[in-house]
Amino acid sequence: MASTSPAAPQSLNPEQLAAVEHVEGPLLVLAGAGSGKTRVLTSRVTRLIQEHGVPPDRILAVTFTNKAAGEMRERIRAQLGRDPVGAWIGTFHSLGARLLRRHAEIMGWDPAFTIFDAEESLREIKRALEREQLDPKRWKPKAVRAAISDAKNQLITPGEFAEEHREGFDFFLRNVARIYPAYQASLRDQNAFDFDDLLVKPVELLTEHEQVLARYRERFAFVLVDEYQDTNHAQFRFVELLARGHGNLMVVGDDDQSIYGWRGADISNILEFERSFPGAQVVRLEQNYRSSANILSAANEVIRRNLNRKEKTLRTDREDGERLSLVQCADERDEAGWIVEEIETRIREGTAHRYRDFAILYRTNAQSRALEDAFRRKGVPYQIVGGVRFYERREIQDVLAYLRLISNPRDSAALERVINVPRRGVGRTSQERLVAWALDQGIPLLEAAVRAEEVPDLHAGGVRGIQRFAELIQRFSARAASLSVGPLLEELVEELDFLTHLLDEGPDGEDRVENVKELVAGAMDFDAQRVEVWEDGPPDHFTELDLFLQHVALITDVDRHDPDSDAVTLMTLHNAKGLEFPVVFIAGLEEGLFPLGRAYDEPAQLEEERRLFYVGITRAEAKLFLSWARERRRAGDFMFGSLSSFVQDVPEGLLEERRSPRLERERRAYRRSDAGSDFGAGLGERRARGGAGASDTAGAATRTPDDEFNQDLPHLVRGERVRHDTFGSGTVHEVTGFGRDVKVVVDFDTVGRKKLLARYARLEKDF
DNA sequence: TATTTGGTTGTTTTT
DNA sequence: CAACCAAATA
Repeated sequence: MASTSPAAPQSLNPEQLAAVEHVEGPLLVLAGAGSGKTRVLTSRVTRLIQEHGVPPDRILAVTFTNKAAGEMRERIRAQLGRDPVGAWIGTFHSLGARLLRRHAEIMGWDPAFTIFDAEESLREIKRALEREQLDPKRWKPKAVRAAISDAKNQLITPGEFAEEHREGFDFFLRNVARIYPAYQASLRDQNAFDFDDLLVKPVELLTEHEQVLARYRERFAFVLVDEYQDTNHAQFRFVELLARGHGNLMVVGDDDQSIYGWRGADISNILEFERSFPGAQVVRLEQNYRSSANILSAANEVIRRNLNRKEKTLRTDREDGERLSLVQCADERDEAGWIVEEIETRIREGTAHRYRDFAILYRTNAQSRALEDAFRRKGVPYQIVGGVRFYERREIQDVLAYLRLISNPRDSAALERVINVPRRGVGRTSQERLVAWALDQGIPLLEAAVRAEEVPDLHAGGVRGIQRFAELIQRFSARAASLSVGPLLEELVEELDFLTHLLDEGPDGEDRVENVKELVAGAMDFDAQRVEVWEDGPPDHFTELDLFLQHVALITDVDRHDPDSDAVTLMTLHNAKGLEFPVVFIAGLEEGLFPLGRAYDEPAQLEEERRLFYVGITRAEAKLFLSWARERRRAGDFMFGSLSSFVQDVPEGLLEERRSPRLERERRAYRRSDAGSDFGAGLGERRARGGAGASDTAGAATRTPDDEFNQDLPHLVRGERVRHDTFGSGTVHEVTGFGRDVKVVVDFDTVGRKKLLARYARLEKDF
């Protein structure tokens, strides 16, 4: 994407050149936003092949998204004049899946394994909770999944985890210690991996099978990793295992853009690269080719507030450009309406020419709703990336479950999902009896389904339904060997009369039909060569269906984002990483929303939020809008908001402040009728009130408009004496958070330090 | 067995 | 104000 920068120079700058010309040994490229890192990465690969005679199949390149992988391959092909045949370029997950496919057998899996997505994992965890007789109300399946995921990313096996926590004092972890092994066992029974396994199992493979490791170490003589700041421990190990021998490892990243700490990414991977790989050459790319000087200064000023980072400052030769705009809105509808209008105006006036030049970024997916409404009302074309993901839609998942079962008969999760879709008269009780019998007989569910007559206590209708289903699956399994996915899927949808059933369902039916049609079209379009690199001719033990499924399981919404369609892009800040747009809006800049209230729990979390803001700012080429709403509906009720502290880090000179047309109107009316002076605190007023403008991490020492709505809560200040119903008297040690999320750390005289949520704790001032 | 109802629950961010 | 889930009904 960075390639599309109009200002990207024809020739490389000295730093870029140094990175490109590097041949052997470890190399760390600290690449600031918009510094042309993609170009450096691809140029180096091209150069290795062209100048140093490295065969393409000795190169392994890891990217953050499938789309980035595709683009990288494309650009190398363009530079080289031919495809880098045999080079492995992909995400950690897709490369892991490819590796596992080739070596599944020695690990005890069948190569036609299924990849469970997050939703499927959750179901599996719920089942495991049930089996272990744990109450899913008390032990949240999502929390359990997160704990297991964390463990996996730390490469902690079920056995090790159980060993460590079985007898521990933490009840939650004790329960996870029971669930994790049970969960993993059920994945194995179903010949399935979850997302994390795609990282963990390859590491296991390389660790436990020396010949395999030796083979791939030799094969991948050059390893390159992009977005290195977002790698976790398992990914680090994977890279290390492959590259440790020869040390020809190039990692590219920017610690200031590390935004996935919550999912296990370890920023110290990049901060301590030089220690992990001694003798590493370090190149810093600080010349930015993307953004106007004003935008870049804002970005620099914001990120400068972070303590835990490598010092650097991006430079540009570009003009100052427009100032950034900070826009105050009444509520989220006003905000959305104003954004759409602004876009229309800009297009009309020719400042930016096309819809696709605009992107709207926000912190949470929930914010997309109001925006979507506004776009639809005004008939402005838009595409939402993320949110309800295409592949997570029920109808898509149902169809895919059929395909999964056809490909992998042991996938009982898939079987249970669709055995009664469309209805075959197989209800909950019938299913339970079938499952119980299969378990009892020790046979796979599908086989039990074939022999449904033998299952005790099934009513005739149920038996017939189950057998019809089983017969259909078997029939298609046989066909899958010779037929390619497209026609296979088409036939399946036809046979099930799936579209008719969807239409009968109700108002959403038509959308669902469209989605299924899109999936069929995608399958028709599927080219297995894109997913799999043949090495010794086509792999004969895979059907095209197998490859399609494994491909589809790893497709993300960002991969589906189409930069060529002329529509405004709406997405979360996380999804925007690596992209760029002439005009960017960052919406919802309210304290408690961005940064999120809970981020105040930990300084590290707040820094990550700030990096996210930095990522957002640096997506913009020519113009950046920041907006906030004084009032916003969240989780059902109204929330009053105040301007995000992040915005105060943007120097005043770079900002132009205004109000939405609606607020402007209201203010004029208000002024006429009365003399309201403090009507909504903008940046100027806040700066005047709260001091110099440094965002104050410790929290609410100054009065913010927030306080007006917290009258029921005492206004707590550090050092103050308070009294609690059960803990007695104490001294306030720290106050963090805003609005409803105010947290207080109190040193109680008798029971010691406690962390409390002010809204529940009912603290009273003590005198 | 399927559908409806009512109550609860919850909001980061994603491969 | 959803979406999701369990229990109640047709």
